[in-house]
Amino acid sequence: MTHPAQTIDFHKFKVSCKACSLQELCLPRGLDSSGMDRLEEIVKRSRPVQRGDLIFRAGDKLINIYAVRSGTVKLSMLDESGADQILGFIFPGEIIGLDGIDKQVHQVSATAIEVATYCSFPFSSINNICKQIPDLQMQLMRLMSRQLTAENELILTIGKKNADEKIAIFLLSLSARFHTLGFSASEFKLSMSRQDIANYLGLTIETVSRVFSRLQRDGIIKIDRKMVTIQDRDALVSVSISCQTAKKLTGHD
Amino acid sequence: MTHPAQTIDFHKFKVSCKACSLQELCLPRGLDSSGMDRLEEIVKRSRPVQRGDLIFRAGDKLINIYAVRSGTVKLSMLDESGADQILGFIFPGEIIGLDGIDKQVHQVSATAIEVATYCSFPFSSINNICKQIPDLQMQLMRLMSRQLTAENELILTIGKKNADEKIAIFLLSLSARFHTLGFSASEFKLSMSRQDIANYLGLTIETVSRVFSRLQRDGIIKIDRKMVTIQDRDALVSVSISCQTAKKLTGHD
DNA sequence: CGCGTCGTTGAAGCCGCTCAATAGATGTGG
DNA sequence: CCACATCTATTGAGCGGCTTCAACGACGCG
Repeated sequence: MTHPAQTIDFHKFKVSCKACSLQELCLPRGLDSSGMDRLEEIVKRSRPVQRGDLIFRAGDKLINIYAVRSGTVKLSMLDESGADQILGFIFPGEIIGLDGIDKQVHQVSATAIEVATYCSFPFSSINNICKQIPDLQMQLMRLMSRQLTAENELILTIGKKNADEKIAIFLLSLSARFHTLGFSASEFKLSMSRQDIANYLGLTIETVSRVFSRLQRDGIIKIDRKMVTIQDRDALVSVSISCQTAKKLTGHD
Repeated sequence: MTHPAQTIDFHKFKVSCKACSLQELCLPRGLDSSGMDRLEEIVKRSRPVQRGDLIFRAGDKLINIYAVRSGTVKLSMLDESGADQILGFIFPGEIIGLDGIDKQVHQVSATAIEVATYCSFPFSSINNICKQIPDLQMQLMRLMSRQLTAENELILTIGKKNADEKIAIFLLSLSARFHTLGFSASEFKLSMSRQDIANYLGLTIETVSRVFSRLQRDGIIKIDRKMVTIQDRDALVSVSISCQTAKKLTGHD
Protein backbone atom coordinates (compact mmCIF):
# COMPACT_ATOMS: atom_id res chain seq x y z
CA MET A 1 0.00 0.00 0.00
CA THR A 2 3.01 2.24 -0.03
CA HIS A 3 3.52 2.33 -3.76
CA PRO A 4 2.95 5.67 -5.48
CA ALA A 5 -0.07 6.40 -7.60
CA GLN A 6 0.24 4.78 -11.00
CA THR A 7 -1.00 6.59 -14.04
CA ILE A 8 -0.15 3.87 -16.50
CA ASP A 9 -2.60 1.18 -17.44
CA PHE A 10 -1.64 -1.15 -14.62
CA HIS A 11 -5.14 -0.93 -13.20
CA LYS A 12 -6.86 -2.37 -16.21
CA PHE A 13 -7.70 -5.62 -14.47
CA LYS A 14 -9.36 -7.25 -17.43
CA VAL A 15 -6.80 -8.49 -19.84
CA SER A 16 -6.66 -10.29 -23.11
CA CYS A 17 -4.77 -13.55 -23.32
CA LYS A 18 -5.12 -13.27 -27.08
CA ALA A 19 -3.12 -10.08 -27.11
CA CYS A 20 -0.60 -11.17 -24.50
CA SER A 21 2.97 -11.56 -25.63
CA LEU A 22 3.45 -14.43 -23.22
CA GLN A 23 0.69 -16.47 -24.80
CA GLU A 24 3.01 -19.10 -26.20
CA LEU A 25 4.66 -19.77 -22.84
CA CYS A 26 1.67 -19.51 -20.60
CA LEU A 27 -1.53 -21.31 -19.79
CA PRO A 28 -3.37 -20.51 -23.06
CA ARG A 29 -0.75 -22.24 -25.17
CA GLY A 30 -2.31 -24.60 -27.65
CA LEU A 31 -5.84 -23.30 -27.13
CA ASP A 32 -8.01 -22.21 -30.03
CA SER A 33 -9.81 -18.89 -30.10
CA SER A 34 -12.87 -20.11 -28.23
CA GLY A 35 -10.71 -21.74 -25.58
CA MET A 36 -8.95 -18.47 -25.02
CA ASP A 37 -12.27 -16.73 -24.70
CA ARG A 38 -13.12 -19.09 -21.86
CA LEU A 39 -9.86 -18.30 -20.12
CA GLU A 40 -10.33 -14.59 -20.57
CA GLU A 41 -13.68 -14.85 -18.82
CA ILE A 42 -12.07 -16.00 -15.61
CA VAL A 43 -8.62 -14.39 -15.57
CA LYS A 44 -7.88 -11.36 -13.42
CA ARG A 45 -4.79 -9.28 -13.69
CA SER A 46 -3.16 -8.06 -10.48
CA ARG A 47 -2.03 -4.58 -9.67
CA PRO A 48 1.76 -4.39 -9.29
CA VAL A 49 3.09 -5.98 -6.13
CA GLN A 50 6.26 -4.74 -4.48
CA ARG A 51 9.48 -6.49 -3.55
CA GLY A 52 8.75 -8.73 -0.57
CA ASP A 53 4.99 -8.92 -1.12
CA LEU A 54 3.44 -12.37 -0.94
CA ILE A 55 1.20 -13.64 -3.73
CA PHE A 56 0.21 -16.65 -1.65
CA ARG A 57 1.53 -18.35 1.42
CA ALA A 58 2.11 -22.02 2.21
CA GLY A 59 -0.96 -23.17 4.10
CA ASP A 60 -3.38 -20.88 2.23
CA LYS A 61 -6.37 -22.56 0.73
CA LEU A 62 -5.93 -23.07 -3.01
CA ILE A 63 -8.29 -20.56 -4.61
CA ASN A 64 -6.33 -19.48 -7.65
CA ILE A 65 -3.43 -20.57 -9.70
CA TYR A 66 -1.29 -17.74 -11.01
CA ALA A 67 0.71 -16.78 -14.05
CA VAL A 68 3.56 -14.36 -13.53
CA ARG A 69 3.22 -11.54 -16.01
CA SER A 70 6.15 -9.28 -15.21
CA GLY A 71 8.91 -9.21 -12.64
CA THR A 72 10.33 -12.14 -10.71
CA VAL A 73 8.75 -14.29 -8.03
CA LYS A 74 10.44 -16.79 -5.75
CA LEU A 75 8.86 -19.97 -4.43
CA SER A 76 9.96 -21.17 -1.02
CA MET A 77 8.97 -23.48 1.77
CA LEU A 78 9.70 -23.66 5.48
CA ASP A 79 10.43 -26.86 7.35
CA GLU A 80 9.48 -27.68 10.95
CA SER A 81 12.72 -26.29 12.28
CA GLY A 82 12.32 -22.93 10.58
CA ALA A 83 14.83 -23.30 7.78
CA ASP A 84 13.44 -22.13 4.49
CA GLN A 85 14.43 -23.30 1.07
CA ILE A 86 13.93 -21.42 -2.15
CA LEU A 87 12.57 -23.88 -4.69
CA GLY A 88 12.62 -21.74 -7.78
CA PHE A 89 12.63 -18.33 -9.38
CA ILE A 90 9.60 -17.69 -11.56
CA PHE A 91 9.69 -15.48 -14.63
CA PRO A 92 6.92 -14.08 -16.84
CA GLY A 93 4.78 -16.66 -18.57
CA GLU A 94 5.26 -19.31 -15.88
CA ILE A 95 2.47 -20.81 -13.81
CA ILE A 96 2.58 -21.22 -10.03
CA GLY A 97 0.33 -22.85 -7.48
CA LEU A 98 -0.07 -26.22 -9.15
CA ASP A 99 1.63 -28.07 -6.30
CA GLY A 100 -1.34 -27.17 -4.12
CA ILE A 101 -3.82 -29.21 -6.16
CA ASP A 102 -3.42 -32.46 -4.24
CA LYS A 103 -4.26 -31.10 -0.79
CA GLN A 104 -6.17 -28.05 -2.07
CA VAL A 105 -3.74 -26.03 0.05
CA HIS A 106 -0.67 -24.21 -1.18
CA GLN A 107 2.46 -26.12 -0.20
CA VAL A 108 4.87 -23.28 -0.89
CA SER A 109 4.91 -19.52 -0.60
CA ALA A 110 5.27 -17.17 -3.56
CA THR A 111 7.03 -13.87 -2.92
CA ALA A 112 7.79 -11.09 -5.37
CA ILE A 113 11.50 -10.30 -5.34
CA GLU A 114 11.03 -7.18 -7.44
CA VAL A 115 7.99 -5.27 -8.66
CA ALA A 116 5.80 -7.84 -10.36
CA THR A 117 2.38 -8.36 -11.88
CA TYR A 118 0.51 -11.59 -12.33
CA CYS A 119 -2.74 -13.09 -13.58
CA SER A 120 -5.06 -15.11 -11.34
CA PHE A 121 -7.16 -18.02 -12.53
CA PRO A 122 -9.73 -19.47 -10.11
CA PHE A 123 -8.80 -23.12 -9.92
CA SER A 124 -12.36 -24.37 -9.75
CA SER A 125 -13.12 -22.54 -12.99
CA ILE A 126 -9.97 -23.92 -14.60
CA ASN A 127 -11.10 -27.34 -13.55
CA ASN A 128 -14.52 -26.83 -15.10
CA ILE A 129 -13.10 -25.59 -18.35
CA CYS A 130 -10.75 -28.58 -18.42
CA LYS A 131 -13.73 -30.88 -18.49
CA GLN A 132 -14.82 -29.27 -21.74
CA ILE A 133 -11.50 -28.41 -23.34
CA PRO A 134 -9.05 -31.31 -23.37
CA ASP A 135 -6.36 -29.02 -24.79
CA LEU A 136 -6.32 -27.01 -21.60
CA GLN A 137 -6.23 -30.14 -19.50
CA MET A 138 -3.28 -31.35 -21.56
CA GLN A 139 -1.50 -28.03 -21.23
CA LEU A 140 -1.91 -28.15 -17.46
CA MET A 141 -0.44 -31.63 -17.34
CA ARG A 142 2.42 -30.55 -19.56
CA LEU A 143 3.15 -27.64 -17.26
CA MET A 144 3.16 -29.84 -14.19
CA SER A 145 5.32 -32.37 -15.95
CA ARG A 146 7.75 -29.63 -16.87
CA GLN A 147 7.88 -28.51 -13.27
CA LEU A 148 8.67 -32.05 -12.20
CA THR A 149 11.58 -32.11 -14.62
CA ALA A 150 12.82 -28.74 -13.41
CA GLU A 151 12.77 -29.98 -9.83
CA ASN A 152 14.62 -33.13 -10.84
CA GLU A 153 17.35 -30.98 -12.25
CA LEU A 154 17.53 -28.86 -9.13
CA ILE A 155 17.86 -32.00 -7.02
CA LEU A 156 20.72 -33.16 -9.19
CA THR A 157 22.40 -29.78 -8.98
CA ILE A 158 22.08 -29.43 -5.23
CA GLY A 159 22.92 -33.03 -4.51
CA LYS A 160 25.81 -33.77 -6.81
CA LYS A 161 27.53 -30.53 -7.75
CA ASN A 162 30.20 -28.47 -6.06
CA ALA A 163 29.96 -24.73 -5.58
CA ASP A 164 31.54 -23.75 -8.91
CA GLU A 165 29.33 -26.12 -10.85
CA LYS A 166 26.21 -24.95 -9.05
CA ILE A 167 26.87 -21.32 -9.88
CA ALA A 168 27.75 -22.08 -13.50
CA ILE A 169 24.60 -24.16 -13.93
CA PHE A 170 22.56 -21.40 -12.33
CA LEU A 171 23.92 -18.72 -14.64
CA LEU A 172 23.46 -20.86 -17.74
CA SER A 173 19.92 -21.67 -16.72
CA LEU A 174 19.09 -17.99 -16.23
CA SER A 175 20.71 -17.22 -19.55
CA ALA A 176 18.55 -19.76 -21.35
CA ARG A 177 15.40 -18.52 -19.68
CA PHE A 178 16.08 -14.89 -20.51
CA HIS A 179 16.76 -15.93 -24.07
CA THR A 180 13.37 -17.69 -24.21
CA LEU A 181 11.77 -14.47 -23.05
CA GLY A 182 13.41 -12.59 -25.89
CA PHE A 183 16.20 -10.98 -23.89
CA SER A 184 19.93 -11.27 -24.28
CA ALA A 185 21.38 -14.62 -23.31
CA SER A 186 24.77 -13.13 -22.55
CA GLU A 187 23.94 -10.04 -20.54
CA PHE A 188 21.22 -9.80 -17.94
CA LYS A 189 20.32 -8.52 -14.51
CA LEU A 190 20.08 -10.81 -11.52
CA SER A 191 16.75 -9.92 -9.98
CA MET A 192 17.52 -11.96 -6.86
CA SER A 193 19.93 -11.19 -4.03
CA ARG A 194 23.10 -13.16 -3.33
CA GLN A 195 21.31 -14.51 -0.28
CA ASP A 196 18.50 -15.88 -2.44
CA ILE A 197 20.96 -17.46 -4.86
CA ALA A 198 22.84 -19.07 -1.99
CA ASN A 199 19.68 -20.38 -0.41
CA TYR A 200 18.42 -21.78 -3.70
CA LEU A 201 21.67 -23.62 -4.44
CA GLY A 202 22.35 -24.89 -0.94
CA LEU A 203 25.37 -22.65 -0.39
CA THR A 204 26.22 -19.66 1.77
CA ILE A 205 26.24 -16.09 0.57
CA GLU A 206 30.01 -15.93 1.06
CA THR A 207 30.61 -18.90 -1.18
CA VAL A 208 28.39 -17.44 -3.90
CA SER A 209 30.30 -14.20 -3.73
CA ARG A 210 33.67 -15.96 -3.87
CA VAL A 211 32.70 -18.06 -6.89
CA PHE A 212 31.40 -14.99 -8.73
CA SER A 213 34.69 -13.25 -8.03
CA ARG A 214 36.70 -16.25 -9.19
CA LEU A 215 34.73 -16.63 -12.42
CA GLN A 216 35.27 -12.95 -13.07
CA ARG A 217 39.00 -13.16 -12.33
CA ASP A 218 39.21 -16.02 -14.85
CA GLY A 219 37.54 -13.85 -17.50
CA ILE A 220 34.56 -16.19 -17.81
CA ILE A 221 31.97 -13.69 -16.66
CA LYS A 222 31.82 -10.05 -15.78
CA ILE A 223 29.73 -9.17 -12.78
CA ASP A 224 28.93 -5.70 -11.54
CA ARG A 225 26.47 -5.67 -8.68
CA LYS A 226 23.46 -7.31 -10.28
CA MET A 227 24.50 -7.13 -13.93
CA VAL A 228 26.04 -10.29 -15.35
CA THR A 229 27.83 -10.65 -18.66
CA ILE A 230 28.77 -14.08 -19.89
CA GLN A 231 32.07 -13.48 -21.66
CA ASP A 232 33.13 -17.04 -22.36
CA ARG A 233 30.14 -19.32 -22.58
CA ASP A 234 32.16 -22.40 -23.49
CA ALA A 235 34.31 -21.98 -20.41
CA LEU A 236 31.22 -21.51 -18.26
CA VAL A 237 29.72 -24.68 -19.70
CA SER A 238 32.87 -26.61 -18.95
CA VAL A 239 32.87 -25.31 -15.38
CA SER A 240 29.28 -26.51 -15.10
CA ILE A 241 30.19 -30.06 -16.06
CA SER A 242 33.70 -30.26 -14.68
CA CYS A 243 32.55 -32.79 -12.21
CA GLN A 244 34.50 -34.97 -9.83
CA THR A 245 34.84 -37.74 -12.41
CA ALA A 246 36.37 -35.35 -14.93
CA LYS A 247 38.91 -34.31 -12.35
CA LYS A 248 39.75 -37.93 -11.70
CA LEU A 249 40.31 -38.63 -15.37
CA THR A 250 42.54 -35.69 -16.13
CA GLY A 251 44.25 -35.36 -12.78
CA HIS A 252 43.42 -31.69 -12.69
CA ASP A 253 40.76 -29.12 -13.53
CA MET B 1 15.83 -66.27 -13.81
CA THR B 2 17.03 -67.89 -10.63
CA HIS B 3 13.76 -67.64 -8.80
CA PRO B 4 11.95 -70.93 -8.15
CA ALA B 5 8.98 -71.99 -10.20
CA GLN B 6 5.99 -69.86 -9.32
CA THR B 7 2.67 -71.54 -8.92
CA ILE B 8 0.93 -68.40 -7.82
CA ASP B 9 -0.98 -66.17 -10.18
CA PHE B 10 1.90 -63.90 -11.21
CA HIS B 11 1.30 -64.69 -14.84
CA LYS B 12 -2.32 -63.66 -14.99
CA PHE B 13 -1.64 -60.50 -17.01
CA LYS B 14 -5.19 -59.20 -17.00
CA VAL B 15 -5.95 -57.74 -13.66
CA SER B 16 -8.85 -56.14 -11.88
CA CYS B 17 -8.39 -52.67 -10.47
CA LYS B 18 -11.65 -53.21 -8.63
CA ALA B 19 -10.18 -56.11 -6.72
CA CYS B 20 -6.75 -54.53 -6.18
CA SER B 21 -5.80 -53.79 -2.62
CA LEU B 22 -3.88 -50.73 -3.78
CA GLN B 23 -6.96 -49.16 -5.35
CA GLU B 24 -7.18 -46.37 -2.83
CA LEU B 25 -3.58 -45.27 -3.39
CA CYS B 26 -3.33 -45.80 -7.10
CA LEU B 27 -4.66 -44.37 -10.32
CA PRO B 28 -8.27 -45.60 -9.96
CA ARG B 29 -8.78 -43.69 -6.74
CA GLY B 30 -11.99 -41.71 -6.82
CA LEU B 31 -13.34 -43.43 -9.91
CA ASP B 32 -16.78 -44.98 -10.01
CA SER B 33 -17.42 -48.49 -11.23
CA SER B 34 -17.70 -47.57 -14.90
CA GLY B 35 -14.54 -45.50 -14.71
CA MET B 36 -12.67 -48.47 -13.33
CA ASP B 37 -14.02 -50.61 -16.12
CA ARG B 38 -12.43 -48.19 -18.57
CA LEU B 39 -9.10 -48.46 -16.81
CA GLU B 40 -9.26 -52.21 -16.68
CA GLU B 41 -9.69 -52.27 -20.43
CA ILE B 42 -6.28 -50.71 -20.97
CA VAL B 43 -4.17 -51.85 -18.02
CA LYS B 44 -1.61 -54.62 -18.39
CA ARG B 45 0.14 -56.30 -15.52
CA SER B 46 3.82 -57.10 -15.87
CA ARG B 47 5.53 -60.36 -15.12
CA PRO B 48 7.95 -60.03 -12.19
CA VAL B 49 11.09 -58.08 -13.00
CA GLN B 50 14.38 -58.78 -11.23
CA ARG B 51 16.70 -56.56 -9.23
CA GLY B 52 18.47 -54.26 -11.67
CA ASP B 53 15.92 -54.59 -14.48
CA LEU B 54 14.79 -51.36 -16.11
CA ILE B 55 11.10 -50.56 -16.49
CA PHE B 56 11.90 -47.57 -18.67
CA ARG B 57 14.93 -45.51 -19.43
CA ALA B 58 15.44 -41.76 -19.66
CA GLY B 59 15.16 -40.90 -23.34
CA ASP B 60 12.60 -43.59 -24.13
CA LYS B 61 9.48 -42.40 -25.87
CA LEU B 62 6.58 -42.10 -23.45
CA ILE B 63 4.28 -44.98 -24.34
CA ASN B 64 2.98 -46.00 -20.95
CA ILE B 65 2.74 -44.69 -17.48
CA TYR B 66 3.20 -47.29 -14.77
CA ALA B 67 1.90 -48.18 -11.35
CA VAL B 68 4.19 -50.18 -9.12
CA ARG B 69 2.32 -53.17 -7.78
CA SER B 70 4.87 -54.97 -5.64
CA GLY B 71 8.52 -54.53 -4.80
CA THR B 72 10.51 -51.31 -4.94
CA VAL B 73 11.60 -49.22 -7.90
CA LYS B 74 14.10 -46.38 -7.96
CA LEU B 75 13.91 -43.34 -10.23
CA SER B 76 17.19 -41.82 -11.32
CA MET B 77 18.64 -39.45 -13.85
CA LEU B 78 22.09 -38.92 -15.33
CA ASP B 79 23.61 -35.54 -16.00
CA GLU B 80 25.94 -34.58 -18.84
CA SER B 81 29.01 -35.45 -16.84
CA GLY B 82 27.83 -38.94 -16.00
CA ALA B 83 26.84 -38.46 -12.37
CA ASP B 84 23.53 -40.04 -11.60
CA GLN B 85 21.10 -38.98 -8.94
CA ILE B 86 18.40 -41.13 -7.43
CA LEU B 87 15.25 -39.04 -7.30
CA GLY B 88 12.99 -41.35 -5.37
CA PHE B 89 12.09 -44.82 -4.23
CA ILE B 90 8.71 -45.97 -5.45
CA PHE B 91 6.50 -48.34 -3.51
CA PRO B 92 3.33 -50.23 -4.46
CA GLY B 93 0.40 -48.06 -5.45
CA GLU B 94 2.55 -45.22 -6.75
CA ILE B 95 2.56 -43.94 -10.32
CA ILE B 96 5.68 -43.30 -12.37
CA GLY B 97 6.35 -41.80 -15.77
CA LEU B 98 4.31 -38.63 -15.41
CA ASP B 99 7.36 -36.39 -15.72
CA GLY B 100 7.64 -37.51 -19.34
CA ILE B 101 4.36 -35.95 -20.39
CA ASP B 102 5.74 -32.57 -21.37
CA LYS B 103 8.29 -33.78 -23.89
CA GLN B 104 6.58 -37.12 -24.54
CA VAL B 105 9.91 -38.68 -23.58
CA HIS B 106 10.84 -40.18 -20.22
CA GLN B 107 13.11 -37.82 -18.32
CA VAL B 108 14.22 -40.35 -15.74
CA SER B 109 14.97 -44.06 -15.60
CA ALA B 110 13.01 -46.53 -13.48
CA THR B 111 14.92 -49.53 -12.16
CA ALA B 112 13.67 -52.35 -9.95
CA ILE B 113 15.83 -52.64 -6.84
CA GLU B 114 14.22 -55.92 -5.81
CA VAL B 115 11.78 -58.29 -7.50
CA ALA B 116 8.86 -56.12 -8.54
CA THR B 117 5.66 -56.16 -10.56
CA TYR B 118 3.86 -53.23 -12.08
CA CYS B 119 0.86 -52.26 -14.19
CA SER B 120 1.18 -50.41 -17.51
CA PHE B 121 -1.31 -47.87 -18.80
CA PRO B 122 -0.91 -46.62 -22.38
CA PHE B 123 -0.72 -42.88 -21.98
CA SER B 124 -2.69 -42.08 -25.12
CA SER B 125 -5.54 -44.21 -23.79
CA ILE B 126 -5.32 -42.54 -20.40
CA ASN B 127 -5.52 -39.24 -22.17
CA ASN B 128 -8.60 -40.27 -24.09
CA ILE B 129 -10.34 -41.53 -20.99
CA CYS B 130 -9.50 -38.27 -19.24
CA LYS B 131 -11.51 -36.39 -21.83
CA GLN B 132 -14.57 -38.35 -20.80
CA ILE B 133 -13.97 -38.88 -17.11
CA PRO B 134 -13.01 -35.70 -15.27
CA ASP B 135 -12.44 -37.70 -12.09
CA LEU B 136 -9.52 -39.46 -13.69
CA GLN B 137 -8.12 -36.22 -15.01
CA MET B 138 -8.37 -34.79 -11.50
CA GLN B 139 -6.70 -37.81 -9.99
CA LEU B 140 -3.81 -37.50 -12.43
CA MET B 141 -3.34 -33.86 -11.53
CA ARG B 142 -3.49 -34.72 -7.85
CA LEU B 143 -0.81 -37.36 -8.33
CA MET B 144 1.46 -34.97 -10.19
CA SER B 145 0.85 -32.30 -7.59
CA ARG B 146 1.78 -34.79 -4.88
CA GLN B 147 4.97 -35.62 -6.70
CA LEU B 148 5.85 -31.95 -6.89
CA THR B 149 5.42 -31.69 -3.15
CA ALA B 150 7.54 -34.78 -2.56
CA GLU B 151 10.31 -33.31 -4.69
CA ASN B 152 10.07 -30.03 -2.82
CA GLU B 153 10.69 -31.92 0.39
CA LEU B 154 13.64 -33.76 -1.08
CA ILE B 155 15.16 -30.48 -2.19
CA LEU B 156 14.78 -29.11 1.30
CA THR B 157 16.34 -32.22 2.80
CA ILE B 158 19.29 -32.35 0.45
CA GLY B 159 19.89 -28.63 0.50
CA LYS B 160 19.48 -27.68 4.12
CA LYS B 161 20.07 -30.72 6.31
CA ASN B 162 23.21 -32.31 7.70
CA ALA B 163 23.94 -36.02 7.50
CA ASP B 164 22.18 -36.99 10.75
CA GLU B 165 19.07 -35.05 9.84
CA LYS B 166 18.99 -36.50 6.34
CA ILE B 167 19.12 -40.07 7.61
CA ALA B 168 16.52 -39.42 10.30
CA ILE B 169 14.18 -37.81 7.79
CA PHE B 170 14.73 -40.68 5.40
CA LEU B 171 13.90 -43.31 8.03
CA LEU B 172 10.82 -41.45 9.23
CA SER B 173 9.61 -41.05 5.67
CA LEU B 174 10.02 -44.76 4.97
CA SER B 175 8.27 -45.52 8.23
CA ALA B 176 5.27 -43.40 7.27
CA ARG B 177 5.07 -44.92 3.82
CA PHE B 178 5.22 -48.48 5.12
CA HIS B 179 2.51 -47.58 7.58
CA THR B 180 0.33 -46.29 4.73
CA LEU B 181 0.80 -49.62 3.00
CA GLY B 182 -0.40 -51.46 6.08
CA PHE B 183 2.99 -52.53 7.38
CA SER B 184 4.68 -51.80 10.66
CA ALA B 185 5.86 -48.24 11.08
CA SER B 186 8.53 -49.24 13.56
CA GLU B 187 10.12 -52.27 11.98
CA PHE B 188 10.81 -52.69 8.29
CA LYS B 189 13.30 -53.87 5.74
CA LEU B 190 15.36 -51.44 3.67
CA SER B 191 14.94 -52.64 0.12
CA MET B 192 17.68 -50.33 -1.11
CA SER B 193 21.43 -50.59 -0.66
CA ARG B 194 23.49 -48.18 1.42
CA GLN B 195 24.87 -46.89 -1.87
CA ASP B 196 21.37 -46.03 -3.08
CA ILE B 197 20.51 -44.32 0.19
CA ALA B 198 23.73 -42.30 0.02
CA ASN B 199 23.12 -41.30 -3.58
CA TYR B 200 19.53 -40.29 -2.86
CA LEU B 201 20.48 -38.10 0.11
CA GLY B 202 23.58 -36.53 -1.38
CA LEU B 203 25.97 -38.35 0.96
CA THR B 204 28.59 -41.08 0.66
CA ILE B 205 28.07 -44.67 1.62
CA GLU B 206 30.55 -44.31 4.47
CA THR B 207 28.65 -41.42 6.00
CA VAL B 208 25.38 -43.33 5.78
CA SER B 209 26.99 -46.27 7.51
CA ARG B 210 28.47 -44.10 10.24
CA VAL B 211 25.19 -42.34 10.97
CA PHE B 212 23.35 -45.65 11.15
CA SER B 213 25.94 -46.91 13.62
CA ARG B 214 25.73 -43.77 15.70
CA LEU B 215 21.94 -43.83 15.85
CA GLN B 216 22.15 -47.45 16.94
CA ARG B 217 24.78 -46.71 19.59
CA ASP B 218 22.46 -44.03 20.96
CA GLY B 219 19.63 -46.54 21.22
CA ILE B 220 17.44 -44.63 18.78
CA ILE B 221 17.28 -47.36 16.16
CA LYS B 222 18.38 -50.94 15.83
CA ILE B 223 19.81 -51.88 12.49
CA ASP B 224 20.85 -55.32 11.36
CA ARG B 225 21.86 -55.42 7.74
CA LYS B 226 18.67 -54.35 6.03
CA MET B 227 16.25 -54.64 8.95
CA VAL B 228 15.53 -51.41 10.79
CA THR B 229 13.73 -51.05 14.09
CA ILE B 230 12.79 -47.59 15.30
CA GLN B 231 13.23 -47.87 19.06
CA ASP B 232 12.80 -44.25 20.07
CA ARG B 233 10.69 -42.40 17.56
CA ASP B 234 10.66 -39.14 19.51
CA ALA B 235 14.43 -39.09 19.59
CA LEU B 236 14.57 -39.82 15.88
CA VAL B 237 12.16 -36.97 15.21
CA SER B 238 14.27 -34.60 17.25
CA VAL B 239 17.37 -35.66 15.34
CA SER B 240 15.48 -34.93 12.13
CA ILE B 241 14.74 -31.35 13.19
CA SER B 242 17.81 -30.60 15.27
CA CYS B 243 18.88 -28.07 12.74
CA GLN B 244 21.64 -25.49 12.88
CA THR B 245 19.35 -22.87 14.42
CA ALA B 246 18.40 -25.24 17.23
CA LYS B 247 22.07 -25.76 17.98
CA LYS B 248 22.62 -22.02 18.08
CA LEU B 249 19.79 -21.54 20.54
CA THR B 250 20.74 -24.24 23.00
CA GLY B 251 24.49 -24.11 22.60
CA HIS B 252 24.61 -27.85 22.08
CA ASP B 253 22.77 -30.77 20.49
C1' DC C 1 26.21 12.89 6.33
C1' DG C 2 25.06 8.89 9.09
C1' DC C 3 22.85 4.65 9.04
C1' DG C 4 21.29 0.17 7.41
C1' DT C 5 21.49 -3.24 3.97
C1' DC C 6 23.97 -5.89 0.84
C1' DG C 7 28.09 -7.71 -0.97
C1' DT C 8 33.12 -8.83 -0.77
C1' DT C 9 37.22 -10.69 1.23
C1' DG C 10 40.17 -13.02 4.70
C1' DA C 11 41.26 -16.52 8.41
C1' DA C 12 40.15 -20.55 10.91
C1' DG C 13 37.37 -24.60 11.92
C1' DC C 14 34.40 -28.46 11.03
C1' DC C 15 31.60 -31.78 8.60
C1' DG C 16 31.54 -34.96 5.29
C1' DC C 17 34.64 -36.93 1.71
C1' DT C 18 38.59 -39.74 0.26
C1' DC C 19 41.51 -43.44 0.85
C1' DA C 20 42.36 -47.75 2.89
C1' DA C 21 41.86 -51.88 5.54
C1' DT C 22 38.77 -55.25 7.43
C1' DA C 23 34.66 -57.87 8.23
C1' DG C 24 30.55 -59.98 6.82
C1' DA C 25 27.37 -61.84 3.36
C1' DT C 26 26.48 -64.17 -0.86
C1' DG C 27 27.45 -67.10 -4.57
C1' DT C 28 30.20 -70.70 -7.12
C1' DG C 29 32.48 -74.82 -8.03
C1' DG C 30 34.91 -78.72 -6.60
C1' DC D 1 30.66 -78.95 3.11
C1' DC D 2 34.38 -75.98 2.51
C1' DA D 3 37.61 -72.95 -0.18
C1' DC D 4 37.56 -69.06 -2.85
C1' DA D 5 35.98 -64.94 -5.14
C1' DT D 6 33.06 -61.09 -5.12
C1' DC D 7 30.22 -57.75 -3.44
C1' DT D 8 28.42 -54.92 0.37
C1' DA D 9 28.94 -52.76 4.65
C1' DT D 10 31.65 -51.04 8.60
C1' DT D 11 35.27 -48.51 10.74
C1' DG D 12 39.43 -45.60 11.09
C1' DA D 13 42.69 -41.77 9.72
C1' DG D 14 43.61 -37.68 7.27
C1' DC D 15 42.24 -34.20 4.11
C1' DG D 16 39.68 -30.56 1.80
C1' DG D 17 35.75 -27.66 0.47
C1' DC D 18 32.47 -25.11 2.32
C1' DT D 19 30.91 -22.79 6.36
C1' DT D 20 31.50 -19.82 10.19
C1' DC D 21 33.08 -15.78 12.14
C1' DA D 22 34.69 -11.29 11.47
C1' DA D 23 35.97 -7.02 9.30
C1' DC D 24 35.54 -4.00 5.66
C1' DG D 25 33.60 -1.72 1.50
C1' DA D 26 29.81 -0.02 -1.53
C1' DC D 27 25.54 1.82 -2.28
C1' DG D 28 20.99 3.73 -1.36
C1' DC D 29 18.00 6.33 1.42
C1' DG D 30 16.44 9.06 5.13
